[in-house]
Amino acid sequence: MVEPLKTRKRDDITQWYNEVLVASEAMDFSGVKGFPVYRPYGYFMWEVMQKALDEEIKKRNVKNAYFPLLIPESTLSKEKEHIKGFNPEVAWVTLGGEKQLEEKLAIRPTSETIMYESYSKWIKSYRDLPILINQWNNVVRWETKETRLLLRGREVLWQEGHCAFETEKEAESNAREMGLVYKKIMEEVLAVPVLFGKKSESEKFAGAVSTYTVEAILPNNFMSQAGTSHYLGENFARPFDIKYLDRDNKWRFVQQTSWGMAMRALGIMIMVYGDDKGLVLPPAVAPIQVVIIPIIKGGDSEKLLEYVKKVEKLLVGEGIRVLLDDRIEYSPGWKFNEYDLKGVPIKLEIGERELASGSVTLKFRWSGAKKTIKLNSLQSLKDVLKSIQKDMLEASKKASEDRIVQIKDREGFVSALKGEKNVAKAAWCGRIECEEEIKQATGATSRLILLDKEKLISDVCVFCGRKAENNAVFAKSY
RNA sequence: GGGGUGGUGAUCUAGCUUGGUAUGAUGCUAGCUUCGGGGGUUAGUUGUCCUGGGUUCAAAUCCCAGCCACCCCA
Repeated sequence: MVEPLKTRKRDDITQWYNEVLVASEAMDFSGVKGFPVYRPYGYFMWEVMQKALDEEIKKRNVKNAYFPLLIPESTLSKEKEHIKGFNPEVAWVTLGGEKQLEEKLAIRPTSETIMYESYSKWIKSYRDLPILINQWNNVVRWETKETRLLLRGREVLWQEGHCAFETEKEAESNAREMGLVYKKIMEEVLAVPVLFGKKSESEKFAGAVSTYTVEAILPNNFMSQAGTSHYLGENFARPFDIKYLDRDNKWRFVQQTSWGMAMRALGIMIMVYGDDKGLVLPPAVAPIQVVIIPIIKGGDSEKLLEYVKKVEKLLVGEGIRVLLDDRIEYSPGWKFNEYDLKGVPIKLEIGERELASGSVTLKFRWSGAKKTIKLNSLQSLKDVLKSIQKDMLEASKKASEDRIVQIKDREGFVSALKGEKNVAKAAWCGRIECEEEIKQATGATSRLILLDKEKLISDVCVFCGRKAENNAVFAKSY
């Protein structure tokens, strides 16, 4: 049973966000902080996303596998930077029944370590490479700060891919390619435009040489990371002793990558598109793409229902996810509101008027437009859904570009990030100390370093005035 | 790490200052009537008032301790 939203998006976006997810029956809270329930409506969207991403992964000859949930402490701590980064948020199993365990077991915060123990056993020759493995699983990171539905939970549903190669070049290009796959999923499935780039030294993954990231701009001008792909170099190969005999009979360490995308992507999409009436779903992920709402007046409803069922059959035949809501206990007005809340892209209203003229009335969730078309042009609905998807992406691409302010001077940089919560693009030195000072001064951090070989915005760092090394985008992180 | 708000039928909520039979709405079940943007009505239905302790003849209410959730700030 759905309830109207109490909070407007622009008044309090976090409150609105919780309300819209719960009210639309996508998600619900459980009794445990950071461990929400994915209701069928929400989980369906995850499945759509998962399927699309899984296909991309398999296209690249990466195979799915599954590794254990629990990781011995000794294994988890093998790579120093890695354990240092994750230790504060690891959940531990210390009891088996009533017996204290000899060695405590971590609930995986990510699976590098346990997978690489295996890789070490499996890889002996250059002929064993590359190893291309992905797993769909859940990980636990014990966030002590606030948690958010989808965006930041203690339990995270995601995939993690772990590949090992002979050469740095192969590994680097795999890391980069997977980052671009994430961009594709965000844009083509979720219709959310993202920026692609590299993480700074202090923002990169614990244990990585470098991290590629895709980041979306949220309506409140915070930026959120939608997926990351790491080039690990030999950082894990050395402590885990993953080496092979090369063609010239020499032992070499493998070059590794790991990459992951989580259900957070869905949260970003909801933040970007939802409005005061509820979710607004891009057709590609919408569990219901078209809902048919018959306007039943007393009298002869049999003919109308027959007509409506014909429409339903036609759309099902087109491969459209369609729902016929012919419940008589709810009024049409009630249903309109319900499906607005659930973000259904197209509502089909069919009453006596449409029956008489052999037509249907379409109401579009995203644009708000309404139009009546003849029954015989109904097959085109599939294309209409596609064009909605495209229009949504185009519109938010433009909106997100408009949010990025290019800045050259320190004062403007600080005030933009601090006051108006803007997203600032500027030339930067890339130093850890400089980033720390920027954070102190503005609350924002570098979200990504742009890769495009475009000209530096300035020769000097926007903040510290030293030599600029790259163009970077700064914003608060959500 | 610091702070704020809150926990009462399935859901939201009143009651708490000033202790004394648990308030209203929503939902749910069964009708009737409605139906082109959340309609009306009749009957029925639901409570460890977060937990533990204390004060008291009597605690949802006062006191102490704890748990949990949501939010904000660093």
